This record gives sequence, structure tokens and C-alpha cells, in this order.
Amino acid sequence: MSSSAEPSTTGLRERKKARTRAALRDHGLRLFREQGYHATTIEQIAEAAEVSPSTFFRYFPSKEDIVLVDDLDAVLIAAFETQPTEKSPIVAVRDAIAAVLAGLTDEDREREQQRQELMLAVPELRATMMDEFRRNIDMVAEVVARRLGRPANDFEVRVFAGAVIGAAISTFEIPTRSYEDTLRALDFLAAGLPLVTD
Amino acid sequence: MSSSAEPSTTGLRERKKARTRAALRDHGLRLFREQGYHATTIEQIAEAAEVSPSTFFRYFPSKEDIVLVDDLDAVLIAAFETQPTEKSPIVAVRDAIAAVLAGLTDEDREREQQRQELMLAVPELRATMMDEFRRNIDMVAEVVARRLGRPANDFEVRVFAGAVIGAAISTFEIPTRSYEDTLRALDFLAAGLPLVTD
DNA sequence: CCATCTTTTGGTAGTTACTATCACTTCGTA
DNA sequence: TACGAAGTGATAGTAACTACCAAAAGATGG
Repeated sequence: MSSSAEPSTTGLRERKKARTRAALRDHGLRLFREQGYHATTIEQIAEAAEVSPSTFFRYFPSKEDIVLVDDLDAVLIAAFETQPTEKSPIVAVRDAIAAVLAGLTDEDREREQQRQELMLAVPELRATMMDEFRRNIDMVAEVVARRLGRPANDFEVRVFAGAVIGAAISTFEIPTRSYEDTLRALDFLAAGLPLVTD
Repeated sequence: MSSSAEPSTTGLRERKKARTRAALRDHGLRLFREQGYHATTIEQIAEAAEVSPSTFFRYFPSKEDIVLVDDLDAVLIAAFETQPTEKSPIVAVRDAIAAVLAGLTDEDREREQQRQELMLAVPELRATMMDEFRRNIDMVAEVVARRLGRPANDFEVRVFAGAVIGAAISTFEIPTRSYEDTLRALDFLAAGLPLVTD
């Protein structure tokens, strides 16, 4: 048992594993896109990646997990922590998200959009979505709590995080949705949700 | 094909169907509680309800759907619509929820709590939870939009609804959670999420 | 009351995601 | 080069679901 630090670019074994994992995910997502989620079987994905079905399950605990990606978490946290402390929590969150989104390539945004659409469309994947949702609340709560010097499970901080993520999620079903909608939603929340009768 | 109004207390057939459905759900939830969700098979549920596995799937499209209940939707909508229009949308939502919760028996609340815990604990059920979550956003948005004379898919109204439901959901993970926490969360949201450094 | 039509049901035979296990191969290392 | 560890494939099994068909039971007109 090694120290489990980072195996990044070591032996052939690690490299091969990384390649197999990437191949499985890429072929999986491609097949999902081409023929739909249900119509794609593990066998097909394994075959496309040139491994056995057994091996698939050694890399991903389930078919759904192919879609689960949390690459952006660390980036978001970092972006938030560099926000000046003068900003209110809600504005800091908004600006952190804006910064991260601005830093993505069009391709990244495209892929992320496709992932979200897939999750919305396929019932099985909505479990994944709920998990992501809860994870995001935890993440926002933790990071905001730290900034305010409150405990991580502070009631008000968690409600704040829930409202932020809920506002963001509410934009997911907009047909023509772009990432600016997410920012608009947070702006509206920052303004105190000023709804008035027209 | 009849007029699909309400078959409520008609022929023997309807009554028997209602009984079978209730038996399947009750035995299912009981078995989930007693032996866990995974350990309970459709076969066991069907056997307990004295029908065949085939019949189970005629009543519920999947095992998960046993847990899905939306009895409260109509009640909540009605409670909201009787709120005086002077109240701001957020206060009206809060008070409507408070009224509904106050109207439940302790038993109802207990059962509802158990359902939510089950959904949080079992991965497969979180898909159901996400669906419920989206349905709740839609419901709040629709009802608030009507009150404000805006279209049902109005951007600001949807963000409002997302924030409300997000705030409510954020309280789900509190270990000692009671239904008052949901109201506290909405109060905090109504106050504009006033987070300040201590 | 009976014949008939419709709905509901049980059974059988799939498919697919996923688990467990075991022998075999491949890689890292002394 | 020999040995241990890690990765792989194959096989057999479980359980959620689907499609289908024939039998049973409730509804309906004469």
C-alpha cells in the first residue's frame, strides 16, 4: 500500500488504467448521444472500449456513473476563496460562478450543457442529479460558512446555500437556456426576489 | 371510454383495484422499513399483498414508485389560493405550507418524515426525489404566476420558486429536523437571507 | 339466469444491469 | 529471471423489468 498521494504520470499500469477509464467514459457518452441512454448496453460500451463487461464495472460502479463528473468543484471553491471579503456572500458566489464559466471553452460549456440535458431527460440519471444537487449545497454551505466564521452546518448558511442552488436549478428547464441565465437567476436572488404584481 | 370524471365508489372492480393498490403500497413500505429497500424484492411485496409479480407492475411502473406520493399537492395549492392577496408571495407560500402542516395528524407527519428519510438514504429513490423537487418548483411557480398575473414560465417566478424549494430542501439533512425547520427556512428566505459576519 | 364482452390476472420466457468468483495474463521488482 | 501484485475475462447467478398469452372474474344486454 503506497501513500496514495498522486499517481499522475507514473508507470505503464497507471497510464493504461487512465486510458481505459477515459475510453469507457468517452465511448459511453458518445453512444448515449448517438442511440440514447437506454438503447446503449454495457456490453456495447465495453466492446467499443475493447474491454470485457466485467472490466467496465471495475471502473464504474454503475452505468449512471459514466455521466457523473465533478471536475468543476475544486475550481469553483478556489474561485470563491479569491473573492474579496467585502462582497456579500451571494454576490461572491455569483461572481465566483461567473468567473469559472468565463474561464471555460465553448466546448466545455457545450459538453456540460449536454450532460445536464441527459440528466434531465433520463429518469435513472436524475438520482445522479439529486446527488450533485446535494453535493453543491454542501459545497456552497461549507465555503460560505468558512468565510463567515460559522460552523459548517449552520442553519442559516445551509438555507442560504439551498436557495442559491435552487435558484440555479430552476433555470435548467428553460429550452433556450444559456449559462447567463444562471447568473441572472443569482442576480435576482441577490436583489431579494423582488416579485410584484404587474 | 367513459368521461373519466371520478370512479370513486362505484362497482366492485374499482373497489378491488383500490384495495390491491393500497395493499401493495402498504406492504411495500412496511417491508422497506423492516428489512431495507434493497433486501425487499418485488416477489416478496407481491406475495404479501397476495398477487402475482406481474400484477405488481400493473399497479406501479417500478419498485421506486411505491414511495412516490403526491397527496399533498392539491391541498397545498388550495391553501395557497385562500391566502389574502395582500401577503407577499413568499409569505403566502410560507403561510400556506404552515397551514397544511398544521392540518396534518402527527401520524401523517411521521409517515412523511419516514418517506423523506428513505428517499435520502436509498440511491435509487433519489431520482424520485429529484422528480418531486422539480414538480414542486413547477407547482409553486404556476400558482405564484397566476396570482401575479404572469405567464407560468416567467423567469423571475421560476427562480423564486426554485429558491423557495431549495431553501426547504436544505433542511432535509438536519438530523433532528422537524417541520418547523422548513418554516424557519422560509422565514429566513423571506427576510432576504441576511447573512452577516459575526 | 345466461351468454357474451371486457377487464384483470397469473405464468412463462425473455433482456439487462449488476454481483461474485476464479483462473489467467500482464506488469513491477528484487 | 523469478515471484508477488494488480488487472482482466469468463462463467454463473440474482433481480428488476418487458412482452405476451391464456384463463378467471366482473360487467352488461337479452
